Amino acid sequence: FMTSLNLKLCCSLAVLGKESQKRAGGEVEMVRHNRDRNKNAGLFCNVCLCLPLCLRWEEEKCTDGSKWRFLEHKGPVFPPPYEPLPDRVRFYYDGKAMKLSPGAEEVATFYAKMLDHEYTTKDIFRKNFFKDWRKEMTSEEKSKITELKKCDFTEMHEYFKAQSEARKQMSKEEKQKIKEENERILQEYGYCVMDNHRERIGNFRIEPPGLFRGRGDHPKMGKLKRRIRPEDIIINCSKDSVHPKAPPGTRWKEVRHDNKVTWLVSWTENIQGSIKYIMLNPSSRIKGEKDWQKYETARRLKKIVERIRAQYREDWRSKEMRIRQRAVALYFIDKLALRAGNEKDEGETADTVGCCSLRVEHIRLHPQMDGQDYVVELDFPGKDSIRYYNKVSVEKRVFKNLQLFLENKQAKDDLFDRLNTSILNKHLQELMDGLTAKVFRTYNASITLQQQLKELTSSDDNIPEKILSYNRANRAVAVLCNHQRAPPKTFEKSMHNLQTKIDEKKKQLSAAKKELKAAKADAKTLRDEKSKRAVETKKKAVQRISEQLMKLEVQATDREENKQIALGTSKLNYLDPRISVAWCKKLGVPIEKIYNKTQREKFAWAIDMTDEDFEF
DNA sequence: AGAACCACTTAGCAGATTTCGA
DNA sequence: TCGAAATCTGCTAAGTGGTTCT
Repeated sequence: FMTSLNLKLCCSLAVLGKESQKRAGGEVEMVRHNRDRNKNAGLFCNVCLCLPLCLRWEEEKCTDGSKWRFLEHKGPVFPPPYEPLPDRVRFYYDGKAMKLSPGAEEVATFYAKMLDHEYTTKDIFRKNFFKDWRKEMTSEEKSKITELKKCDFTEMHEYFKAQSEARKQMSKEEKQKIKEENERILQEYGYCVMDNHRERIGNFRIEPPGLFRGRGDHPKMGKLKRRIRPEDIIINCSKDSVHPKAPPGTRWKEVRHDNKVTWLVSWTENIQGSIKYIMLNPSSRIKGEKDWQKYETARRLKKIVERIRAQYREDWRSKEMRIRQRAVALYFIDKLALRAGNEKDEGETADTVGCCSLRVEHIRLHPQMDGQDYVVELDFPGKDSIRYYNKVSVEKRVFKNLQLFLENKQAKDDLFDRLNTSILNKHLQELMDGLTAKVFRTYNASITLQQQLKELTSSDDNIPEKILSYNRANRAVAVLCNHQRAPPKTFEKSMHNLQTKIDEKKKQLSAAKKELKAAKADAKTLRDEKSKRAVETKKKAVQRISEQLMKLEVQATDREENKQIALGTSKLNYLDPRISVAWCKKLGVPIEKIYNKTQREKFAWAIDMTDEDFEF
């Protein structure tokens, strides 16, 4: 099928000029447009759904580790420069108005904007902010402003509130104009050419300066996240592309041509000293292929998971402590879908843990509890400081091992003192090529969805019922992976509103039923065409209303069950989209009911290649 | 072996946009 | 047609895991 028949230029490359086309591929390639032909051979171009030319280079790509041959882009978009406050908006220190230097003023505005937030009341936040703010002050300012609690930012705060209010009140035309300008920027900076495709970039805007807010109890909250200058930026593109220009009067830190990586732009951030990247959108070929590969690895695990389970159960009896610990940790990762738990720099980040970094204080053992034997109670802050809390009954051997691991240890000691993620992953690598701890999460999430869908849906259900079942299956996975969210602020109210609607609908229904009864009685006595038709109309009305009622009730159940559970993360990152696509096809549910536009773009590969009998 | 570095995926939230229902 | 609610999108922090340096 690789025969390149005439037809059309691959996707929007056609809109580029002749020069760019030449740079992009040397010759203009023609490809055949046919979506149905190959099921598993490769990904489709996400823009036009022609076959991707990159397929042709697959072998080459695999061997030398290069990720692309040609890459051209316009570089990042910088946030607008700081606009000093009008003179009427004043800052007060110790009750006296004080004009700040632009540098100090800018940092002050970051704080002023956050005044409504709870974290400006936190000691660490205030301390970090004040320390970094002072660094931006002139020496006079520094000598005057010595205490944060004497600073009065309220005028500034009011000013920004008024500004955002004004923005909301803008006329339709003004809003339209802004929208158009954004669209122009998107078209210019939001796309790149990678090999023969015009691809959407994920985050092409440089992060604006501000005050850092980590999640949970972060020791660095409130620190100044500094403004990124062109001199901080490394550009990555191909040698034969037109390099992006640095803004007038500036230069890039570096322009490099590294096709072993996928990023276009990088810079070093000043809070943790880590590197930030501009990369492609999930709809891009390079992300899609990686995603596909991830699920293929999880499917390979499926084939051998029973063997691995047998082995780690065996290892619970090992005479070596390190092997027992490894086996118990792996059991947790497999059974509870815990994350690996890399070590973190103490004092640099919030105190959170995963499996390998669990400490004594995070676990409690109950030989008996709630009528169950060998109950393990886990309670720890996980990623993003989201609490993981679970009570689970385990095998006796696991329990005994845990007791052993806990012996002679203090609360702050590591539960698995002979284990870390690197040791664990080395072991996993020996069991299967590409196997790491996180593959278990992907595998268990996807297999759970597939099982739950099978269990919960029946082809006799109507579409809303099927969707409820899908959401429930999705929810089972989200619960497994501990994907939580704060209950929406309007939750109680909107639940109440929905209940009111349901009650009204019920009344409507009984009224309609009454009318139907009356109509039937009429028809029986009158026996004419007109009254017969009336019966039919009333029947339809009853049917319609009861359908509406059911839909509302389904909605209420769904929403109640979803109060504190976030479905998005698992849908986007853990569930093989082919399971959902196959389910939709099999049960006649339009894919749009399951995936919105962005999600359909991300999963274009799966939507195209999957038929209804796909099995994970 | 362990630390440091790097690249990439996964995560929840806030604000923007769209949809819904009176 | 309007305001509220629902949904989506962008943002960027926080993980995982590989490689390189010491």
